[in-house]
Amino acid sequence: MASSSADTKEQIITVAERLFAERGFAGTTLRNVVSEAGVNLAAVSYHFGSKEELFRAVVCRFARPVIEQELRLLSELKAGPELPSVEAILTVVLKPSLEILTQDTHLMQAQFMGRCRTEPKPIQRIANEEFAAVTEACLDLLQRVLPGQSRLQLHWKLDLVIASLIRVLTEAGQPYALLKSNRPEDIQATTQQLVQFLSPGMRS
Amino acid sequence: MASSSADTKEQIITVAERLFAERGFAGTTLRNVVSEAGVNLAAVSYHFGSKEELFRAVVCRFARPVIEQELRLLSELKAGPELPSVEAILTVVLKPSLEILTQDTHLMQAQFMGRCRTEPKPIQRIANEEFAAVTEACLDLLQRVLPGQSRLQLHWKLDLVIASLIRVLTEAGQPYALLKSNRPEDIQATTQQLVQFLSPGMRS
DNA sequence: ACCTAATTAAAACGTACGTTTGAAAAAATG
DNA sequence: CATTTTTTCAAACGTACGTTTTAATTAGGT
Repeated sequence: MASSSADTKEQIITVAERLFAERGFAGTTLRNVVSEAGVNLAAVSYHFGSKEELFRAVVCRFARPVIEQELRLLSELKAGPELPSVEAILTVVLKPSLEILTQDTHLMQAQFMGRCRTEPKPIQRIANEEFAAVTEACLDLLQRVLPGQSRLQLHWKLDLVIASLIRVLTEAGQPYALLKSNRPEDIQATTQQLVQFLSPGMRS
Repeated sequence: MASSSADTKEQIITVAERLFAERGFAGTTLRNVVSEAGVNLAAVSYHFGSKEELFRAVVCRFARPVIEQELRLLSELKAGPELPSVEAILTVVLKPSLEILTQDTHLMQAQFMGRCRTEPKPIQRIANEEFAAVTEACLDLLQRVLPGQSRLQLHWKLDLVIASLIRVLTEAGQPYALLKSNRPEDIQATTQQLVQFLSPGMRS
């Protein structure tokens, strides 16, 4: 195995990520993917086994660095000398996802993330399993900072924070959207506005 | 034409609404629809012309009463003796959509509404066109109440309010969800919690 | 009751889907 | 360099899609 095999695999994942993001799981055909990726149809079966396993591969590639960074930042907050602010926690949840855009030239990973939440349950689970650790760690921290609220209440509030994040990412670049581009200053401004919009509600 | 024809049409729309909500446009097949509706496959072409026109018919049937109620409530707020509160405006945006559930025995229309925002753009437009009037009327009112913020800023904030509403509707009934059932008292409580969660952020 | 139009029904249309096959090509191994 | 393994490719697999066709059936108007 050398660069050739690895290139084919990565090419397929890259194109699949964009098409899944734009058209969803059912709306994307493997023939669309291999056509745009410039590889043979059978390469998908050979490298991934099935369409569903390809979806899982896309999830894993884009989610892993985000998750790692979020868990690291959360444990830093946790280990700090004093209780963090709600704003600090939300920033940890929002910024890594928004920042990943600065590393790429496209917003596809973000839109793909939004897709994961509206796919049929079996597909949705693939992504949920990956992000479960972040959700739990975040809830643990929130419960310490806001002891007056039940975990259930914090759960649906955090869920709406994620929903807002995903909506911002999905609509990024549209004329009326909050996030205008993936330039660092736009990312920073968007993070700040989102945190300001959502933090007061977190406190109830 | 009599009850027979009308029944077939309504049956198809009812089943299509649920399946579109659960599986999306591409993930739903007309054969699934007619099978569950207990009608012949050709009835879809006969009554609607195409799958896309069936989608439009579903949008129109469920959206019309919601839109009418929202526009009526908004114009009442507008005509009132004094400026309404942010909470009152958000309640108008959220409650009719949440309340429609009390009229039905299922949450399908709500989940369908969520689907409309994640479908490919051509499908999405069908729903956006229907709701455009509500969005504009609501922004007009918000701009009067919060003159310190630009229309663009209010636009993305209102968009996140809708995103939260849809997320609540989509996840309704799940174990950790905010909306537990479509009983009137749950609707009322959910509306109140959502308004409380979102209103502070609207004020910036 | 008859005729006309509206509706339902069964079957087939052509196309595209995800997946598999088996042989050719390329890369790695000794 | 021969050989074994990995990877690519063209073609075909069976299945299911949205839509159309043609005929049977049903309901309404006179």
